[in-house]
This record gives sequence, structure tokens and C-alpha cells, in this order.
Amino acid sequence: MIKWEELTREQQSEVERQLEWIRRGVVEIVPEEELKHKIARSVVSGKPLKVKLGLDPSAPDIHVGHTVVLQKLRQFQQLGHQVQLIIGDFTGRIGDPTGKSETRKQLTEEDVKRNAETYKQQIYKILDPKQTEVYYNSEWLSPLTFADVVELSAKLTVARMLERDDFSKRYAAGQPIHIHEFFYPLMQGYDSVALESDIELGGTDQKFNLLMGRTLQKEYGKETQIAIMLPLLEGLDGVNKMSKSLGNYIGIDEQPNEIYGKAMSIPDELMVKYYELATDISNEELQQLREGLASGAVHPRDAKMRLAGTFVRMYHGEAAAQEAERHFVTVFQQRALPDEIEEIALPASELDGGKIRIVKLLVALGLQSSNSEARRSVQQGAVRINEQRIDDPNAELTPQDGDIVQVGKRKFAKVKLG
RNA sequence: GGAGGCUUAGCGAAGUGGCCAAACGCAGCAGACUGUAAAUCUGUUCUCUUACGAGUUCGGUGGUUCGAAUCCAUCAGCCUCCA
Repeated sequence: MIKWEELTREQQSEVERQLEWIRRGVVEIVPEEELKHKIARSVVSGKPLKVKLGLDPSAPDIHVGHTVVLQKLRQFQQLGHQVQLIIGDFTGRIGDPTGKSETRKQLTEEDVKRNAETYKQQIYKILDPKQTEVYYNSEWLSPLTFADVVELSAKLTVARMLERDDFSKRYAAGQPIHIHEFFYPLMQGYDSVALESDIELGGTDQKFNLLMGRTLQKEYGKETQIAIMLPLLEGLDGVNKMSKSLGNYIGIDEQPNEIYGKAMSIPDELMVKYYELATDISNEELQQLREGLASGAVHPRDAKMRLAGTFVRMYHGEAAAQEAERHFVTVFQQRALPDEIEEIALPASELDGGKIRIVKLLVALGLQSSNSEARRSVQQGAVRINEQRIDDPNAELTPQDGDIVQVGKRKFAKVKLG
């Protein structure tokens, strides 16, 4: 055990510097004192700490909500530490036998491999591959025998398991808890045993699982890991946690215009939180922004446009960010036509003597999914052709090559006869 | 092994023989306004039909009835309790 007093002044200040970075934006560090020890030892020995993050292999699209944790990992890398990414392929492959086939599909080995590749490609937009190790947890979970599993499960009691928030709530509410669900935290904790992780990151909802790693490491005679909890980022609706299934997310692989537009639709109140947790802007800039918004010196719209631009820059580069901003200003602020409009072929078979009814046209171009929907849009004044509003659902038109058809603010098509 | 309950549109949730294409909330879409695809307000949200109107929906199937989301039978899935 390293004694604080035995560190040189430089070493002490390095430990403090690292701690300050690590604390930024986190909700809780358990236990913080132990973290200090680990960092001190790392500083003295020059050996990086192993920082673990588990990934679910079934949903390979990374969104801004995930990046909260990834940004923190990136900071650890910048402090010289090593990241351990774990692809939870074992969990993914056994699937979830509770009968809800759509919630957790059983993945084949190829699925897992492919998803893992997608993950890496996306994650390395944030993390440095040289300081990242990738593991598959089937590597150590598959070889376990039933006896091993019994031994593992014997280390915990049911009462202990029921301490987990969602278990206790469901138990109290009389909702079912399947036995295998108890194994998920055990498996995740066992990952930490196998990899001898020093630190594990997760959202606040992962607290129980993160602490399970500590418990199991102790049981198996290993050094215990530190649990670091990060806040959950609300999605575009401003209420629910960002998630793909709720559709309130910004995916980091999305098109620049999409990222920009989605960012513009987050509620004003969440802007600062997004800046703090999901962007790489400095503390000083963050502070200025806070004050500016509070005093009214910074216009919320401008702050949000900058946020949107920052996201696009982080994932697509500076040029794309500027281009996305220009598109946004043109289409949404000035309500003008975008520079580029997708050409969509209109088969001659759709035309009757060169004519077509407006409702049919919208469906034929794929701008609306049914005649009824198209009719409603027309009646609501959402449809324009060559910037001329069409409000008669029975209107008959003679489309020309290059006609611009527009539904609402976001859907455009350029007609191509053929 | 036994008893009971549940299954309604994208989600949540009303409806228990005709007035039900089905209340309401959320989400979505559109319009107005604006500071933005924020907020707010309004409209709208099964399909086909130029209109009138028509067709298919309430876990599956088969019945009862002039008429069923609503009653009966049966199958499936989900849940609770007792043993």
C-alpha cells in the first residue's frame, strides 16, 4: 500500500489533477478514497489503470446517450490509462428466454462479430484504439461448468440480489422476476474478476451491477474495482432516458443534417447538460456558456446551433458541420428549398395521359405512405409543388421533369419522369 | 397439481350486445406563431373512394344473434395466488 506522504510533490499534484478530471460530471465514485490509492500507485509505477466498460452486442448503434460514458473513457485515456471494452456476446447468445422474442433476440456468432465491428468503427470516433482492448466475455464464461456456476451463485444471497432497485420494485409489485435475471449481474461482475479491472464505468442505473463486480472480485481474492456512475442523458423528448427503442436519440452514425436537426429539437433546458456530458468542450467554455445563458447575453437559439454544430463536427468533421448549419438555416429558418433535393423517378405507368392526381403523386414519390395520409396532408396545407401550395385533394396535375414536390418542412422530392 | 385474472389502433388505457373506426393520455404528422425540428396554440392520426359512401380492425379460430370489441366454446400467450 502506497502512503500519500511518500509521494513527491509532483506525484501528488499529478494524482490531484487526474482526480479532478475524473470527477468531472460524474454522479458518484465508490469508494473515492480507494480510487485515489489506485491512481497514486499508477503514478508511481507508471502502470496504467484498467478501466472497463461492458457493451450489449444486440444494439450496435451508438447514440449520444452512450457517449456520456465514452467521453469519460476518453478522458481516462488522455490521462494515460487503458480501456477494456467487453462485448457481452455470451449474454447475447443465450438470449433472454422470457418469451419476448423481440426484446432480446438470440444472436448468432456472425451477428455478434458483425455488431462488434460496427461498435468498434463507431467507438473509435471517440476512443483511441491504441489504448483500447476489446474482449468477448464468452471467452471466460463459456468454459464455466454448471458446478462453477453454482459456486458463483452461492456467493450471493437472494436478499442481496433483491437490493437491486428494479428487482425489489418488481418483487414488491408482484411482477415476475426470472431466475436467470439474477445471472446477468453475476456475469457482468465475473467479467471484472476475469479481467482484473481497476475501474468500471456505467450509468447510475448500473450501480448495482458495478458494485457486484467489487463483491465478486473480493470473493475471488482479487483487488476490488472502483465503480464510477455517470448521469443518464435524457433524450430528445427531454423526459425519458435516451434510447433507441423510444426513438428519442441522436445516433452518432447518422447523416450530418439529421444530427444537426435532432440536436436543434432538444428542449432548451437540456442544452447545458448535453454540452457538459456529451461534447468535448472545455470547462472554461462550459462555464462561459452557463453564465451567458443565465444573463441573457447568449441567445438560446445560437447556443443550440453551436451544440448541433459541435455534434456534427465530432462525428463528421468541421466541413460537414458548416454544411449542416447552412442547410438548417436555409430549410428551417428561411423556409427555402434545400440545395440538394433527391431525384425520385415517377414511372410513366402512374400517369394517365400525362396527368396524375395529387394524392397519387405523393404516394408514388414515396413522400406519403397511403392515399389517406396524402389526402390529409393536402387538406392541412402541407403540400407544395414548385413552392406553390396545393390545397385541393382532388387536384389533377401534369408533372414535369424537375418539379419540386414538398410535404411539410422536411420532405422533398424532385420529379424525374420515366 | 389447483383457483383466478389479463390480451383493444405506434405505446398506455377506456369501452362489457346496436349511438364503436372505437373515449382519453402520450408519441407521431401538419398548420399558426416564433428564437429552432425549443415552448405555446390549433388541427389531425386504419384503408379505399373526387364526393356520396364502402371495406377490414379490438390475441387466433369457430359459434350464438337481425346485429359482437362486447355473449359462448376452443386454442395460444402473459400474470397472480394456493399446493
